[in-house]
Amino acid sequence: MLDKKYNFKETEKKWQDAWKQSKIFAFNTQSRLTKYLIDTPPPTISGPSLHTGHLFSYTHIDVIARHYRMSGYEVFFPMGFDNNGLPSGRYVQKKYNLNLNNLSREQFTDKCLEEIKNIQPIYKNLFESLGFSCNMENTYSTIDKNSQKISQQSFIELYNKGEIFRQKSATLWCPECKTAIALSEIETKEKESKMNYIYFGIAGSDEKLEIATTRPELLPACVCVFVNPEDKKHKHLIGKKAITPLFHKEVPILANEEALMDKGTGVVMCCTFGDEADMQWQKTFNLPIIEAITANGRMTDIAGEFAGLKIKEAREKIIEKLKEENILYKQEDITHLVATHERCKCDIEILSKQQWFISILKHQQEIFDAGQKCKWHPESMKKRFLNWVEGLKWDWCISRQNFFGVPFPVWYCAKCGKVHLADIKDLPVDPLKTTPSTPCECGSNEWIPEKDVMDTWATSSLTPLISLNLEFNQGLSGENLPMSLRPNAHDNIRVWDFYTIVKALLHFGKLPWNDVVISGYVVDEKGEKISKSKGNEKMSPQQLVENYSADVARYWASNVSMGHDTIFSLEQLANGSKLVQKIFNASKFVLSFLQDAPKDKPEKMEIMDKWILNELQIAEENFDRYMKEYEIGLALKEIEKLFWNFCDNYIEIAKNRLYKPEIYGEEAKKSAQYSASFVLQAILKYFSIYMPHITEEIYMNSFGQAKKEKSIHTSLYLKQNAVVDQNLFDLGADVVMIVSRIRGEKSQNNLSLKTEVEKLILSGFDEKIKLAEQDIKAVGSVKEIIYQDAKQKNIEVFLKAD
RNA sequence: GGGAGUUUAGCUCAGUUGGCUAGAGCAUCUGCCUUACAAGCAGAGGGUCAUAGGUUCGAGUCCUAUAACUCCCACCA
Repeated sequence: MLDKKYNFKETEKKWQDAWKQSKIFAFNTQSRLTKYLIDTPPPTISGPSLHTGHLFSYTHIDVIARHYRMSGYEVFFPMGFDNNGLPSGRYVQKKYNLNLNNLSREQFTDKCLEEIKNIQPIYKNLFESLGFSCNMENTYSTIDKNSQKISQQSFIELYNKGEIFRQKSATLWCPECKTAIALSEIETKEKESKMNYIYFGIAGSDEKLEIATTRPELLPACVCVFVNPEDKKHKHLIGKKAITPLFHKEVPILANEEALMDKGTGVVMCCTFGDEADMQWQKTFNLPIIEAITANGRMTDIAGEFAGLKIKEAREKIIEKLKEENILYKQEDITHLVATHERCKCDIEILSKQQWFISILKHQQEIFDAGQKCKWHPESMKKRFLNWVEGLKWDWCISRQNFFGVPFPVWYCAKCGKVHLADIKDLPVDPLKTTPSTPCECGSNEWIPEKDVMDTWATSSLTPLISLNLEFNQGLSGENLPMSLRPNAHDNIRVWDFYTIVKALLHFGKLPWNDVVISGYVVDEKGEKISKSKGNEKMSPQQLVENYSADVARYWASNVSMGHDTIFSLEQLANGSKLVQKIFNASKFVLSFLQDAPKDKPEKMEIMDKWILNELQIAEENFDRYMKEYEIGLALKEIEKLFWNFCDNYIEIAKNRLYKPEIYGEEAKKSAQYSASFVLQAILKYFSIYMPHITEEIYMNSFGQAKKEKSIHTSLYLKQNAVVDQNLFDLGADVVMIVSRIRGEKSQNNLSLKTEVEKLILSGFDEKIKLAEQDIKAVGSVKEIIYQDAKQKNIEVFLKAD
């Protein structure tokens, strides 16, 4: 029996413990069912707790997982933690205010691992308190031994395939984090700056050349000046030499079509450093490379008196000096977009450095095609991916000059410099701690270890294999690919989705998964993404669960249309609370009439009992259609609609027959019992993927108990496999309209709903409406119904005289 | 500048392949203790479907243009 009042705190905990104990969500590799494999995003460990966005997006995944489980699939729903690399490292460094110059890589790594150990359980607890049906007993982390092994093996295999190379080339560099970064880690930010107009001299002439620049500190690295060959004002200078101000260096004036006449002054200085276009020109025109900036973001010796200054200081000082010498003739305030590092918001520099790269430019077309083959939900997200692929300009730089991350399995021979890779059987290795077992071909046994670590994404791009390895123990192999589903938010399209597709293609020539579901963000009333740094999170996920229950939090999170942002709303949470209570009340009420309910469909069914089964069928078809498209919110709405129809119309009608078989007959009661039981059960099952606790509580105290089942969540949906009957639909709609009209008449006359109706005249209705006569009479307290022929439907209600 | 999305009731959003009078929830208003539920129930009001053209017997839905907002990319002279 169910309690009088629903106590979510006790009940949710009770079932979470029960699920954990009975391991009902464990994956069975031996199962004969079709597998549904989810590549769950491992949350990044970069803070002490999870935010509303996590609750939101992981709920979506759980709903999908539960849906497939109840649709008869063997669902693989793993959980992992992304904790290698810069995000975790930076968090630990900041939290303990660590100076990395005073720590060894090992010491820092240990500190990171220790912190991760503390945080992971916090994440796990939240996931458990939300009733997620992922396997929490067997999780991975992207820094654990297996992940490192798979990641290093991936490096070795791609290296052997010729897809990985090391070279000194233009590298996106963060001077704050002192590491190389990838294109995907860049965030463009609008910043205020000044456009400086300065004079260059011309060798052997008094003429002056006007040049505009936002980065005068790069002047010492200037190697040439470009003008457009069509530029009438400047073309006579081509071939002459310009003289840089302050540094008085002679540089050639070259013709370059890419120098646009209408931009700036029409004259560009080229510095082969610090700017992507400049580095391109360096290659095209074979210009000398002059390094102006160090890895720490300070000026090199080339800057003379400005050497050693930070970039911004140098800029200010140089501008001052240019002003003093009257070389700067104009200055404008501008705002422009600057490439910054998304982790620290520091301006990106472009330096020339030795780095490891994975070839992606030469595979651009294949990646594009793969993106096209993936099924993106919503479909418009495909364009975003393709758009990104089309815009690729760099190979994938995977080396990072950090401490914390997966090491490269690489040594260099101290004598001949040859690259030596670790044996696959020895993986994972840390080249700082071990050396190769055999000497180099040149005979030397002295090794220089690669000190860099791999980019986080070099490892997280392998989550399909890392997660599958938990159950299938398959290592780096293309078995079980493509997986069924990758769910993540839209910011990850060009990052995680992209890199995962790249790796699966390069290794196996396969897609990593068939479907990608893209979710939006949780935003505040102003439409801004909710995040801790913005301080617009009204309630933490923990508070949400404590104040509203997991089911209600999940209900709110499920109310989405795929790919769109959702506003965090206390109203929706209140709605959820009401719905949960309503489900409890309605179920309790209906169940109280079902002790002697017939198991099989009675021969003779009342018309409105057939009608509600028909309504269920309609809801099911809509539900299935939406779920196929991963529209969990719209699917939920269908079930909600059905549920309210069931409560407000069906139960109200049927309860008279359930209450009083002595008046309406035993057969009419059986008929109602059957429909009420069937529909309630079906509704509970559909609701259970969204609100697993309340539905489990009801189901296991009734239907599930009777059938000796373990849980509603391991049961299958209750399907009728019937055909929708349009006539039944119309007839039911007519009855609902008639009942509504009777209620309205009473309401408008400020009368109680139990007021008797003396006479009801129904004109123009189908003959069959008479089949519902006793139900209409009962629900509306109608004494007499008169039927009339008419062309138009009409309802006349005569209330008892007041 | 290139790509994408959004624009429907006061608010948040549905609206499949064009098809009766454009829907839901919340909010507002009115009423009702009715034998599950007053944290409930019944009912009502509220929309020039961003704008302007076009296709069509018929357009919220298709086409063209425009505007506003959001996101991604490019733009550091």
